[in-house]
Amino acid sequence: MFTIGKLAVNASVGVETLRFYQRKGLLEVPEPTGKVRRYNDTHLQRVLFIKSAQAAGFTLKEIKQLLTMDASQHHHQARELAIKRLTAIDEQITQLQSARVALEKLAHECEHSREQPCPIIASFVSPATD
Amino acid sequence: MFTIGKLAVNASVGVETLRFYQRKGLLEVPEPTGKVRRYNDTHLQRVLFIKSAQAAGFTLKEIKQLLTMDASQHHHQARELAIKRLTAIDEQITQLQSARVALEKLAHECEHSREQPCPIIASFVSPATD
DNA sequence: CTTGACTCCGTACCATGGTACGGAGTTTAT
DNA sequence: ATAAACTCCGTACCATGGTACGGAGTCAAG
Repeated sequence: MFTIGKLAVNASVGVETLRFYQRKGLLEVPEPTGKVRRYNDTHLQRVLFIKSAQAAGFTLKEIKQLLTMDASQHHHQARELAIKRLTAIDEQITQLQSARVALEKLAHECEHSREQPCPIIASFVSPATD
Repeated sequence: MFTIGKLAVNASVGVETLRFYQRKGLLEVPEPTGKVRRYNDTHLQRVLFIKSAQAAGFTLKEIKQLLTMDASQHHHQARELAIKRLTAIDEQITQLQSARVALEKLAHECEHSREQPCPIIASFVSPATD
């Protein structure tokens, strides 16, 4: 049984973040034991779920959907979300990789072009003046 | 010479986006020719610059810095920004790739686990129950 | 039994990158 | 010369994911 502060520490998030999740309906607001609300391991797992889903790039909105799904009933919806995310991740990786290649080239050129105009600044206008 | 609407079409952005860039000091507000402001190729190049720098993941704030740099004078600063971005891109790619692998595995498992609890929903709690 | 730390709750604020609105003036095509 | 389309400008609003503040109440340790 944690107070919200302990839960925050255990989940490595801020107290305000937890309250924000509660406002967003992502985290249950437990009935108070006495006057202060107490959180248990289920709450902790929930927050950890949110964090790992976020790490996979899901938005809080999507995470909320995942959370409202029953694991034994909604394979299909969950898989659709996962595949949608997978596709988006692939696009993002591709796009980052090409930006990476371009930037690396520019940084390198910049290093070896002392006294001439900086290729980084010059480049973006017409990308990759190869 | 374009009006703002033509500039927007040519740069494939919205008029409101251009005005937003103007408010942010990323795009010059030209003196009006008559009563309407006219834009030229320099403005178009500027917007295209912004777009390609954005594609490389620079924030508008960083782009503003790049824009205030003189190409023949600020190699070093530009390179620092580029390298900083490069590092961030690398981290991001790594992180996306591991999320990708995990998600793909889950999606696959989900597909082949009919009638059992959905692994996607189950997984995030303790990542990769391998 | 008090003091300091913590909780509760509402509300406000932050950055980021736009998007929308509305009224007045201007331009352009017919 | 008139209507449609566009411009100008200010201001407000949007989503996303939080962060901060402040007053009142509560809890735990010394």
